[in-house]
Amino acid sequence: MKTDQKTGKRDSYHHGDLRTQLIEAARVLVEEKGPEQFSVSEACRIAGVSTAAPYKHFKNKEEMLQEVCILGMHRQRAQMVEEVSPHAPGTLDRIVALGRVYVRFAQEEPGVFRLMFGFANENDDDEALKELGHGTFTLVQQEVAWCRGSDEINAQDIQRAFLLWSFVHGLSFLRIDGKLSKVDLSIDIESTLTEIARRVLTDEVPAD
Amino acid sequence: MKTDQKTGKRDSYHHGDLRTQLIEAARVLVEEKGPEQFSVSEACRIAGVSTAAPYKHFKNKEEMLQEVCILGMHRQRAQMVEEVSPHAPGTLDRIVALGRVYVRFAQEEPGVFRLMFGFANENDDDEALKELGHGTFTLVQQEVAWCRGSDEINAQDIQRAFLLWSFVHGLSFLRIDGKLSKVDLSIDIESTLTEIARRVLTDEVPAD
DNA sequence: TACATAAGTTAGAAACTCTTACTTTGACAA
DNA sequence: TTGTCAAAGTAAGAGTTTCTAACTTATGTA
Repeated sequence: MKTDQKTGKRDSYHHGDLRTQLIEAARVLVEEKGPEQFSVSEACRIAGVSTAAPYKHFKNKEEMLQEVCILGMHRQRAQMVEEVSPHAPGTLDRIVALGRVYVRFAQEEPGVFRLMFGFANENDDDEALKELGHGTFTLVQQEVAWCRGSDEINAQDIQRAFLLWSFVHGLSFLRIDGKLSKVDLSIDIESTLTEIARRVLTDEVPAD
Repeated sequence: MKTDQKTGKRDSYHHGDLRTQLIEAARVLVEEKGPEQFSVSEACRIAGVSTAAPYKHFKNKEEMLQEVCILGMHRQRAQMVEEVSPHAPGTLDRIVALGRVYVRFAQEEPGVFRLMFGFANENDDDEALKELGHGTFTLVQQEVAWCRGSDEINAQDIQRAFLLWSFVHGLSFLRIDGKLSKVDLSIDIESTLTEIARRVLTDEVPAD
């Protein structure tokens, strides 16, 4: 079952773990060359199988990338849950933590991040993907409600959560697109996130 | 020189206006099928030339798409200048107008909008593109400074302009990616933009 | 042990990008 | 008016790529 890392040659006809390894190869390639440049052929070369092999495991290229997406969203979600946990519920710190994870994930895995968006639209959105995305957004809404001192999410909470999402989403893209370097001065992400959370979630914003 | 729209046949060997028509065909295709699905071959079919013809005018596919980008940025810029003009300098209305153009452009030309970003990064950013993008951002910075009652752009203005940019950028993407439909309630763009401009540019934000 | 099936392979069709070598044509100088 | 050159087409094809079809090998279970 083992695959020789150097030659890609296997010691048995069957690979044993091809599906998983193809997804991992795809993830690495998407990160290295960007989602657009990714090719199934190259993933096959890495995994050491013929170019027809993936089609026993995935309907097509899109479905392969979709799996990369889904794993990415799970990682993002896990990081959010992890990073929020040290902070007391109902504090702005938790909101800031969520934003920090979002921006950091985009920074650390720009290829997968790009794939996660700008991909959903192309495909008629797989149900699993939709569910995942919605779940994460609900998480944010809940935090906003807690900040307001309530367990119930109301319309205004959703609006505000959406404002926060828009902001970190844009910030993430502008960063990985290198637009931040155009802004001559360095922007401190942490204080920017805090500033935004304050301005969006507080009704009275104190003068700077 | 004329090209028969139906058959794509020309009445002369030379096309006469191929470069321009290829760019226009590319724009349409990018809009119809998305930037990823665009193919030079298809643009050739529309223009009624052989698949080798474009290479007399463009280095490669990328360069062709880059022209689509540049024209898009010019359109966006023109709309901004247009939409800002009726409002008195130094008013929030002008900031809101800029945001409205940004979001509307993304809505009306999602293909080109997507191309404009997520493309710049791939290519080592053509100088013309860089210059264009920077120019538009400077426009926003100037408006922010005026809101503050000064002609000079200071560090804080740049920061705030960047916050505004991040926001409308994220909002635009989330909209065209259909994430807004996840938010069960409808978000009114105009009032959202006003709300954001107020929260980002005002030092005292009145209670809702 | 037999054998159905899962999971590989080879071969190849269809599409795409881009190059090379050739052809047509318009423009301009003599 | 005519000769020539460069610009802008074409045809042909090399090299990739995605995906399918038909075939082969291994595995797990009756």
